[in-house]
Amino acid sequence: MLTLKHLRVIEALNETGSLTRAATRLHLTQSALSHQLVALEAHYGVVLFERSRPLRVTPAGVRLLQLAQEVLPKMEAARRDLARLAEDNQPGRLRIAVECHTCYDWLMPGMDAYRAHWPEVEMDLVGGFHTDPLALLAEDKADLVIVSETARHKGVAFSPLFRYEMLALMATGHALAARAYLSAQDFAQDTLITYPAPDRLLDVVRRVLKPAGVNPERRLAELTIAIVQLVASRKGLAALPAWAVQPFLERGYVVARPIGKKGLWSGLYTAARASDAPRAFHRDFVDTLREQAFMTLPGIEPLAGSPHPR
Amino acid sequence: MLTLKHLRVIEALNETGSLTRAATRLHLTQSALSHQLVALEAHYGVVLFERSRPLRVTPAGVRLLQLAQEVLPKMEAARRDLARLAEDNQPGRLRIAVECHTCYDWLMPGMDAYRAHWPEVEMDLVGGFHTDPLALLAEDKADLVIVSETARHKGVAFSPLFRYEMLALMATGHALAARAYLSAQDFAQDTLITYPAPDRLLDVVRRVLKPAGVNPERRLAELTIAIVQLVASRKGLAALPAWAVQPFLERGYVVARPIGKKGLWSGLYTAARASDAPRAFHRDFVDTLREQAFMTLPGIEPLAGSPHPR
DNA sequence: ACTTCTTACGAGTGCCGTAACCATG
DNA sequence: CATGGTTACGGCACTCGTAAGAAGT
Repeated sequence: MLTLKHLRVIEALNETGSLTRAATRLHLTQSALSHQLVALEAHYGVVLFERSRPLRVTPAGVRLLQLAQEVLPKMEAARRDLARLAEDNQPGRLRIAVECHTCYDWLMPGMDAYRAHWPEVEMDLVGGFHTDPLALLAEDKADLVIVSETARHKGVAFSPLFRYEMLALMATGHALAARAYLSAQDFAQDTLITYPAPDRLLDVVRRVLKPAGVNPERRLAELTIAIVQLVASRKGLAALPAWAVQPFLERGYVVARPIGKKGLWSGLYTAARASDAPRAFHRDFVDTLREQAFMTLPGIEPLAGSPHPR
Repeated sequence: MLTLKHLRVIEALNETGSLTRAATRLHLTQSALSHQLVALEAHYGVVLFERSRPLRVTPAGVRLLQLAQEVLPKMEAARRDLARLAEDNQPGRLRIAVECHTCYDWLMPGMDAYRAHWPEVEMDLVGGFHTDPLALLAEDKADLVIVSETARHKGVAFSPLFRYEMLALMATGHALAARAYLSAQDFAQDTLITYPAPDRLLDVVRRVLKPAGVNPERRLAELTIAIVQLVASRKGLAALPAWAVQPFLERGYVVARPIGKKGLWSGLYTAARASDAPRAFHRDFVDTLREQAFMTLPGIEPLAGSPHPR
């Protein structure tokens, strides 16, 4: 009784504040988490979380949380050291290419966390835009590419990172703000402000507007903040990841609405040469990115096929 | 993969130097340990122990050993803190009565280890000899008694500590040293040197000599070292726990032989009022004693009914 | 009233034990 | 040759998932 699994559960419960959210993050059902929590509490005769919304940790819960924070990192560190020993300390290299503008927001903290664990791995960012980023893998100009789709490609292995919602952004008091969600036609009368990227990388265009035959006036901006500024200045609409605009929404600069009844969700994946996949430092990079993303980005969800916690 | 169970296995393997001995200590079969070890090594692609006799840890094994020594004590500490929280920090008391002379040898280190974990528990030793030590429990003069048998007693709960072999001790070059083991008759011609305790507490007398109708001349000595000295001086034979005489055997002061073909094995148990058994600080005392005994006493074996590692 | 947690029940999996086989000293 | 480690196989226990019921906001 009292296993590492329990510590991971406690940690996830504390971070998410709900059995349901903790369960999706751990790739389990809320039922499984309920079982574990109830069993643990019964076994020691203590309450770990008050069942309010959000969950409140009790002193006993805090004690286990402290234990988790001491123990789990040590376990991970040992895992990495074993991997190093298994591969005879051969150093590794990671040349990373990024397709999407906003990705740098979470990529940088992820790389920082990774560097702390694998200082001997040489990391590099492959700059510039590329029409076919996957080709960089075959040409041996990159070892890992971050992409938004997983079209089968020979010799390329994809790993899911996370999925996120694209929100339609509009100025406060915009007429469309009355809607619960926006449909393709709602974009017709207004200017669409986007990054200067090809349409196939712009999810609103590719998956919503183009299928509906809607082709609004366009305007480009390089930076997220510039796009938000233009929207706030009533120059048009934009569609950006929920986690990228969260701070602006909180301060009331702009308003956001889902795109379509169920919202417009996109996924992010890493792609690597299949031959590189087995190396531990490589898998660990993806794991670190994923973990960091869930730590820092609000509202993101796990993607099917994510590996279970080790 | 890589669970606390694995860490306990690694620790036990390192301490015992063999799958078989580690298995008995963990209350598992050597098969189970083999499974775990093979699976762990396969999963990380490393060898943890060279399969020599005794087992030799590899660098990877050392790394996991280090992890175990960091993590397992933290887990235990958290368990204790949970127990304290569950019982609202009510302080406890342990008045301990000991039936056997030699027990102090391992009881003291055990109590020291326990005090480090439960400083708030007031420990006391109930001195003097008692015809019926179990009565001390009913009379509320002791909370825990260390005994060598588990005859059913109303309202008393027994917990197994360990079992050990009683060895016959004789001077170097003694005629009986030629035997592979001694039988009851072999004691007939020589003086038997014992502690000044009633016969029912002297296992050789109660279980070997008396059943065989052998009644040798007797001589008493208070201390283990005095008994050994008398034996070495050819004043007679003695029967003492293997772990108590180990150092004298190593230095060649005396010679030891098993008593009976299969050896004479005795067990030690704790007895407590059944109403006290559930308290965590109470159970933990017994666990600590057991653990310390296995750490320090050579040649002892687990007793049936010992609780599995938590 | 909706979400979130609990509980009952059934299925799958993974762990362990027995026993036979193999290695090591 | 004896002791100890590995492997094959089968059973059992445990954990998880589905689905229905209870509780909280």
